[in-house]
Amino acid sequence: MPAKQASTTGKRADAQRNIAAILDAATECLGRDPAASTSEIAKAAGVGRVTLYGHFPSRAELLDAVFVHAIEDGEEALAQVDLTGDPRDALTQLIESSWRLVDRYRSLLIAAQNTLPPGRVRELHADPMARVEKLIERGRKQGAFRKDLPTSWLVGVMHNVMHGAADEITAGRVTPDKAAAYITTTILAAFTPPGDRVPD
Amino acid sequence: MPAKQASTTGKRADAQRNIAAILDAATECLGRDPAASTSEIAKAAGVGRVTLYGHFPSRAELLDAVFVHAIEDGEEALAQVDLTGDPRDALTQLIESSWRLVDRYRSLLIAAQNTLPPGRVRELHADPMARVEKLIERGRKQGAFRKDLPTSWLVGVMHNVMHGAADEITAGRVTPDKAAAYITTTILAAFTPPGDRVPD
DNA sequence: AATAACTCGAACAATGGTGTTCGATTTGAC
DNA sequence: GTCAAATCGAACACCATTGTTCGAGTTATT
Repeated sequence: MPAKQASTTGKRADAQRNIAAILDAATECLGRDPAASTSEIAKAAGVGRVTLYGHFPSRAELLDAVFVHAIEDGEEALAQVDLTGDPRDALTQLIESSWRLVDRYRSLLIAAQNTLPPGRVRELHADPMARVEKLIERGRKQGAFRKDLPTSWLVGVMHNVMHGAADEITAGRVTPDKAAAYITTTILAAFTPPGDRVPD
Repeated sequence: MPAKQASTTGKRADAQRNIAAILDAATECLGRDPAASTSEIAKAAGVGRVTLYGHFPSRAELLDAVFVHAIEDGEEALAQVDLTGDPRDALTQLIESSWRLVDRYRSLLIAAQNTLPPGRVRELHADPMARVEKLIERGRKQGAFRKDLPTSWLVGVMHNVMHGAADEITAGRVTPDKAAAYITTTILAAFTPPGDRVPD
């Protein structure tokens, strides 16, 4: 497993500072514009473009590092969610936390998909995805979620509805405060086993 | 309303033939690669790049014309669908037809979103969207679909689930023959009013 | 205070696309 | 058969971006 990140170990203090500044600036810039250039990012970091390339061999690898960072941040938040209770309640909680992350890192994801080698994004999503999968599997065994569709499909539906919500907000058709409720209501209904009553 | 298309009226026969060939080739190329270049398209059309620019002032306007074409083709197909019966049955039919179109024109849509001015894609989707909206509204009045979420949200969910399905196919996690059924099942459940039983 | 690490801007090459201009040639229309 | 319309490839200017090289200057570390 290659260490893609610019490892800060052994680097001088100012170098470490700059690497952090570049990562922060990149997160910010790419969060605004998925096509942000290295010049733009370097400027936002208060650093010369040469310095940026001194720490990250290419734009793609910088983006990879930023993405890894974002995933780690996300994992931290998601790890807080208690998934042990009623599957529907747990899913509600998980959606609420996930939604915040999707909303924050949406543009970054687009950048990653446009730049990183195919499969890399999914590879980095493995952990959060496994979390969702596990919950869905448990919900199915307990009869809370439907079993007539593949788990992977249900995971995908949740993913797509959340990202779709982000689009709706961008287009101004949904206000951010209502989004989470819409998503939850929609997903809970979609996951309900055939023959059961739709909740709420 | 500006006539964006290269109007064929008054043009010579060979010019009309070439315009058609360019549109066809563009549909094909952009359907394979949303970033297809004008050189690529011209070559595929069996035409010089200069000729292409002779008929379409810019890549963007060519793309617009192609997109308009695709929408017209889609409208033709969707107009065949009988939407008068039971709303759930009608929605199932509508999804099946829409899905075929989404599957066919997916890559083209991406190209359009990357190139056309913001809002233009939605503008061109107005007609097919109105069709879906109208059906949903009727379904709500008859108690077949839920009323606790905005119609525009439900339209968006349908849209996102279909495009998500296309991604799943691209990723090889879903086979094309099963996609329509998955989508229908998911959407019908998501649209079911709270308290009602999920169908099938 | 010595040294190696780091940073800087400016300049460069390479790439890959868009859109235009040229003059010569072919082809359709009437 | 005439003439305008349409075509062709080659060449051009243009622009933005990536990634590199240079040499001179600055800064952390010891």
